[in-house]
Amino acid sequence: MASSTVENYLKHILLLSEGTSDLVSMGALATSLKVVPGTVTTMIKSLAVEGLVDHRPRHGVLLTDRGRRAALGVIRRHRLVETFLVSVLKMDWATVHSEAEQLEHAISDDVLDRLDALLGRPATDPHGDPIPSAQGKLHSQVYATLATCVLKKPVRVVRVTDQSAAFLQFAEHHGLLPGATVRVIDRNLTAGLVVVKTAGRGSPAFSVAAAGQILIEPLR
Amino acid sequence: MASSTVENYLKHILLLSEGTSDLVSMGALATSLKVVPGTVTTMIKSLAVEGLVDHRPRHGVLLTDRGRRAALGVIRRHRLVETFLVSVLKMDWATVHSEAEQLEHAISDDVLDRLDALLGRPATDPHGDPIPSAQGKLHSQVYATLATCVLKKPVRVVRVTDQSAAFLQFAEHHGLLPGATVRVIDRNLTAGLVVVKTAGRGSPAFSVAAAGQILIEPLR
DNA sequence: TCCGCTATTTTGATTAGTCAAAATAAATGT
DNA sequence: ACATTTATTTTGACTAATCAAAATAGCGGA
Repeated sequence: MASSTVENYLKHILLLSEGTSDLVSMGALATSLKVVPGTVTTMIKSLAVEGLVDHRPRHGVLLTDRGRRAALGVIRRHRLVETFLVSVLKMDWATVHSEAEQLEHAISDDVLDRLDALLGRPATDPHGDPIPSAQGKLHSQVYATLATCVLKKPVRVVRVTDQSAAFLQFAEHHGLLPGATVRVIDRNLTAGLVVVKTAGRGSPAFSVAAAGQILIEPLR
Repeated sequence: MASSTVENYLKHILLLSEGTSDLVSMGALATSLKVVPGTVTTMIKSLAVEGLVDHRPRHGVLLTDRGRRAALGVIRRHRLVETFLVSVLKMDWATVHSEAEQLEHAISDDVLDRLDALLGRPATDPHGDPIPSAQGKLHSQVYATLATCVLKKPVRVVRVTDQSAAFLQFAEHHGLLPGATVRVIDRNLTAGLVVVKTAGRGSPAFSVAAAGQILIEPLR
């Protein structure tokens, strides 16, 4: 019964706390939800009363078990919807994120499960982001990135974590889709530049920050 | 940019004004939206300021052209979603109405058009309700019903206008789906009863009111 | 330790949507 | 034509979500 506003707060808290074990700050949450910090404080206090988050005043927030379960549900809906839009409706992977943003709040468990079955119960969405199970299990592995992997050796792209349409279009244009095999041919930390060799289409160069958004695994 | 609340008001006004040429009363709208009449008056006044409806105080309301276009868009989304849920996800036609009620407010034009193409640009939804075109054209014909058609002669079911899950389940159980061929074998206006012969499964009896919900066309 | 910067919280106000209950207008019947 | 019933509108109040701006707390540096 959580409103879509509440669902969004929970989702963003979970996504921001991914990786790090620290609390999520009000400021970070405000930026990512595009509201002012005061609004976040007010809302978080009420989520704490609902038992969805644990609020440590002046320090940050973290999800309770209930809050985490709810957040994983939203993320599951989001990622399955994205997968549907790309696999069935043949939409561009760069645009499905914002579409899914709306649909994730409107889809029932029944519809979701049928969608999941139709798609063959996929483990990841088109960007390589893992899809939480219906039971709320999420196996997110820690991967190397194009900013950290060994030079010259071929690696496989497994996930692109930047969701912005511009970045995804750029990545797609250079064949940097999950599953693609690529090699980092040069990396200059001083200049902050990474040059990659992809199948065909030239040798795109990235900033180190951008390269860090492309997760890879060594080729067997 | 209309909120889902506004979309619902417009949709209900259009559905209530279907057939009749009179204004839609505040009371009827309040009942069908499940809010109190005072709320409807307040809301209608603000929709009138927005130019979506024409409010005749103390008499009723009707859609402006803009309001009608918006309402048809909502109905198009609703009916295409229902069709998708039944045709692709194999959901029960009795349950899709309430699912579509949520999704109709969350689906973009792009997604909708792809869904429409996937379904082969259907003219009606699973209940036989006509789907407005993307340009806002709706060809709703006037049909006879099981309460008014000739006795004994075979007729084809084209549309079931009652959306309640209970009624739809009953209709389905007796094979009264759009496309089915049936005959009215007895109609007693005094008792208010209609008895129908369907393919196979017995001879269900309806109230005249219920029979009026099943639209038919004579068999060529 | 104290000063100042920065993040957070508070306060007061606003908008959308709703209800309960009182006031008012229209329609109906005799 | 007038009183009564019924529908509509108004009024006042409430909740969820937000913002702007003021108040406050925590932290790092001298």
